[in-house]
Amino acid sequence: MTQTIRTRFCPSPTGYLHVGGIRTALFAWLLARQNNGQFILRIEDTDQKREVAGSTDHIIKSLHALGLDYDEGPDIGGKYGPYTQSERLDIYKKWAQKLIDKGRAYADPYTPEEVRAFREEDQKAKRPFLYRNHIHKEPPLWDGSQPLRFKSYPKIYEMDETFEDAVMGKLSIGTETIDDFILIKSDGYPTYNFAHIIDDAEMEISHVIRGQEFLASIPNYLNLYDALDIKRPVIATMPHILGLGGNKKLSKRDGAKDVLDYVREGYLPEALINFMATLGWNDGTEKEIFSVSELIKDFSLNRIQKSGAQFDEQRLLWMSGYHIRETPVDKLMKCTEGFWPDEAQDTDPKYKIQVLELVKERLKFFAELPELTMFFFTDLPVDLSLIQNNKQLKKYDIHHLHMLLKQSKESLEQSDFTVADLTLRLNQLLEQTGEKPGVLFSLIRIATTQSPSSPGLADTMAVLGKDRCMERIANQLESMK
RNA sequence: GGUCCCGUCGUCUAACGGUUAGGACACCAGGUUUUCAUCCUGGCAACAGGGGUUCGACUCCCCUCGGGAUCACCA
Repeated sequence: MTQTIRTRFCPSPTGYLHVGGIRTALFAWLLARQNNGQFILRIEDTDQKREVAGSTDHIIKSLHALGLDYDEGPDIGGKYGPYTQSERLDIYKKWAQKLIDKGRAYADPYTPEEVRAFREEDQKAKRPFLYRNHIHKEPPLWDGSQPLRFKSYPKIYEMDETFEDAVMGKLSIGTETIDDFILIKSDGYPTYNFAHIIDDAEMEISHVIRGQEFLASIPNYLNLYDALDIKRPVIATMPHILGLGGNKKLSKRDGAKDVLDYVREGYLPEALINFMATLGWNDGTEKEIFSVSELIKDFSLNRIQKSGAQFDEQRLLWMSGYHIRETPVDKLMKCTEGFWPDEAQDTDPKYKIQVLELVKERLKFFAELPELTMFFFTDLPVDLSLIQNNKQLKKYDIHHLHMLLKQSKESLEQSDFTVADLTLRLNQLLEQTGEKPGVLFSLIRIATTQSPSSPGLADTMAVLGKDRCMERIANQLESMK
């Protein structure tokens, strides 16, 4: 019988989630869903100073927006709860006591200033800071007011020098990184280093998927697993997503955007997920476009890239547009709710569908909807600069253009405004006037839309309708006199 | 400085030790007899460097160089 796959995502409530963070969540989620396992959300709020109010809600919202549903979590509970670390303090104390009883934990009597002095001393000597080199000769009994430190056995790993990481492969371990790190801080809260190990064990997590920043700490964790007699989970270390330029990891500090912002700007969750998944992962073929269900089917930890991948907004834009184009209009309609221009508020949904049909192939994300569709819903004022800035029209005399448009108007007035008839008439006008399409059609386009570009002219006019078009052409003629 | 990880077009990447090193994004050119977009065609562009091992190396080993992570009472 194989073990149930249980993965987790453990953000600390210090703000929003950016693409890098949520990609880690995505991979953990994929692994769980692929194996009919569970995906757990745990909030790691052991540093009260850094806590940002509202973060947990924000994080939950972000996961929800992308469809990364979890089976257990702070808001929905579960049999291994609570799922917020600050509510699990007694559990950590219990485990800490085990360590003390075994002689594997001791009180640190130094003040923070004294520890800092040790550190500076080591730095000056160009050697890594290791607390275990500064151990107090007679550590006092731990009364909860001092930090509790782990008594590490660094030598153990000299015998067993490699460790397998599901992504990074075999890692070698230097004893120099194993230290007597702090288990419980003087404020009574555990450190991440301690709490996550306890929680993962108690919650029966099978796979720990996390970012590269923890790579160097793994030896410490191995040491602690051993001391606690905990069977270690599969560890998978993800490379970082790099910011533009590729020389630093994506971070809020450097302007990494909140994933929820992408959702608010109208990127499809499916596109966002496709983008994040293929940033550092591939299925071994040349396939680039994946649906969520395909991802669940094909995902594997061992095909995650070991090197960091640069965040490429261009690629996201392309992928977003691609997914929009692939989505049927009726489904797309639901997604566009809230993105239409205000002027479209009271418009018949049927009309909106027609508009959407016309603009969907040029849409990258839904926030572009207003600027692309405004003229379908309201009469924009005549803007003569559109003619002056048009590279075909600017060469022409305004009277000539006036005459052209007038002639067009006379023909279009006879039209029933079906696409077929409009196309026919437009082509006839081309012959009659002897003008190039770039000239004549640009002129009519500007008159009927007051925009430099639009979907196909006949299509656009058909959707706009005869009354609207004729009125707009009349207005244009008026202001060109 | 110690420890550790990584290194294929500008970017994301593919390639049982045997390929003209492939695809995608971006960019450029042309086409789809109107614009923008889509779509199609074509183009530009990479194995960090040096040594080995091998009949043969992007692929295995070593060194160098380059990039990154980490060395907190943060996670």
